[in-house]
Formats: sequence, C-alpha cells, structure tokens
Amino acid sequence: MTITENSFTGEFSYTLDSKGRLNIPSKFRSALSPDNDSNFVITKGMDRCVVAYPVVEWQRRVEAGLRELSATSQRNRLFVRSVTRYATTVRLDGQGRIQLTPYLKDYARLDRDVRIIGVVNKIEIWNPDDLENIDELSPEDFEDLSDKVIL
Amino acid sequence: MTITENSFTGEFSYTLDSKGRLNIPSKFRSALSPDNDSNFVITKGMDRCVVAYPVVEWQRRVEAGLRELSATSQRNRLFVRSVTRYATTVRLDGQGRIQLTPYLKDYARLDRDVRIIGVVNKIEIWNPDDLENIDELSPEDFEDLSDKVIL
DNA sequence: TAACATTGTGGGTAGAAGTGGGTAACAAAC
DNA sequence: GTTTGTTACCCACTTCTACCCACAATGTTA
Repeated sequence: MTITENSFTGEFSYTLDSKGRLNIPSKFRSALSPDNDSNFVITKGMDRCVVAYPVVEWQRRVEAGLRELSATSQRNRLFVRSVTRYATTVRLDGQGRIQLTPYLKDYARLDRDVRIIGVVNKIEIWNPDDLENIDELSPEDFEDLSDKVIL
Repeated sequence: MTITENSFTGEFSYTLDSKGRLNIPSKFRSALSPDNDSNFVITKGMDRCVVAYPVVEWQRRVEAGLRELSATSQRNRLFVRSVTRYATTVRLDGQGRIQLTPYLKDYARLDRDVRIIGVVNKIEIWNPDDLENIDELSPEDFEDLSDKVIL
C-alpha cells in the first residue's frame, strides 16, 4: 500500500451541514495513509481557500521548516505566526467529516455549498463562486509549464 | 507516541475572569508532555505579547540561546535580563487555567478579552486589538518565505 | 430486478470544555 | 493578635462537541 501515499485528485461538491461539519470525499479518506490517524491539518491557503494537509505531510513540510527559522528577525516571526495561527489539527468523525474553525469558514467565505479539490499532496476547500472566478492559466502559460513539469 | 513534541497551532478566544485567571485551550494542555508537570514558563514576548513555554522548552532555550548571548554585547545582556527577569513558572489549576502576573498583564495590555495562538513550540497571549494590528507580511514576503520553508 | 453495500446528510445525547464563584489556607500589614 | 488580601482548591452551571444511530440516495453484485 505504500505505492502512492496521499495523492489527491478530482473535484467534489459538498454541503456544510447545520453544525458546520464538512464531508471529506471517500476517495480522499482512503488515500490517507493509515498512520495518519485520520487527521488533517487545516489552515489558510492562497487565494481565499482553505487547505488541508494530512498530518504527516504537514509535519514534514511545515513544522520542520518553521522550527529552523530563527525568531530573531521580525519578518520571520510574522511569517511563522501567520502560518501556525490559523492551522488546526482536525480528526475525521465516524462518517468521515471534519469541523472547520469559524475563522477559516469566514476567510474562505464558506456558507453552505463548498467545492473540494485534490491537489497532489493536499486538499483545497473553496467557495464554489470563488473557484469559478479565479483566473485560469493562459493556454500559453499552461503549455509552458507543462513542458517543465513533465506530466 | 512519536508524534511531535509540543507542537502548538491554532487561535483561540478566551476571557480573563474577575480573578485574573486565564484558560489554556485543552488542545494545548494535551500537547504538553506528561513530564512537564502541567507547567509553563510565562514571560515577556516580542511585539507586546506574553509567551508561554512548556518548561522543557524553556530550559532548552535558556541553555542554547541565552547563555551565549549573555556574554557578548550590552544590548544582548539587557535583552536576556528583561526576558528572564519577568519569567515565572505557573501551574495549571484543576480546570486548566493559569494565573498571569500583574506585570505581564500590564505589559501585554490584557484586560478581559484575550487571544491565544499556538506558534510551533510556544504559546502567545495577545490583546485582540494588538494581534489584529501587527503588520502582516506582504504577499511577496510570504511567498518568498513559503518557497524556502514549505515548498 | 432484488438484495446488498457504500456514501452523503441529519439529528440526539453523554461527556468534555469554558466560565464563574465560595471558601479555606497562607502571608503580609496593621 | 487581628485584619486584609491573595492564592489554590473545590464545586456548580452553561455551552459545545465528539460519538452514536438513522436514513435516503446512489452504486454494485448476484
């Protein structure tokens, strides 16, 4: 099972229920490696979305780096704070749902309908309107980047 | 159990009660390693906030950082003194609350409403207004540091 | 087509978490 | 010795949340 660890793809539509719970697509759930303990870390993403990392992913990429950053410069301090401040560890409930924090729900303008997309090793949670309105890559850029990234 | 030692994330709103007691988020309490004896060291933080370290973390800092700094310049010595001078060990009460010292409460302008944020290996306690008003990083700086640290 | 399994959604409820206050113990001040 | 004030411990109350069960809709298998 160690072949593809946490590779998320696809787009899904879900609704936040009255308690603010959000379903995670079952395909994403099964893509979680078992030692993840069914946990995600959710935080602010770029462009007004919420990102969710499997915990191991978060630890590997973020925590390790943040610990190294010295707190001496104001710039570093602001950065570390702005990353961790909005990050919360959440566990899937029995039905595979997570609870969003009020701040993140507000930040990403999530009301009832949400769009969830898989982005390789993380998940993004969007307001459907915002997702439609973000600028798509120009066809030229797309080809340019495609060449470089293989794919 | 090999998870990560004391990694604090997230933001929480609490109130100082009439006795000056401050609740510590349960998520932070459980992130304390058991041998910490339910203790924190609180002291002056950068940018007008109060910082709270688990005792083991505090000890590590004192040994690693402060000791070296102290011998060098007068400026550093002043800094070290101001940090250690106001440092107090506090224990959580039965409900998971701590008592702030008058000096720190005054220094961070904590009145009734406070914001608590987790910053990797320490906790910061803020006046809500101050927290909102600290300069956020410019998007360029953010991306720049993101590239270096995260991916 | 019928039987069954999976998935998304909704809601009740016990226990946890946050908040407030009483009081005994102790130290400092009078 | 008495008074005052602070602190730590205990108990009480309200709010929130994690866990449980339920069910409809969809997909799958025989």
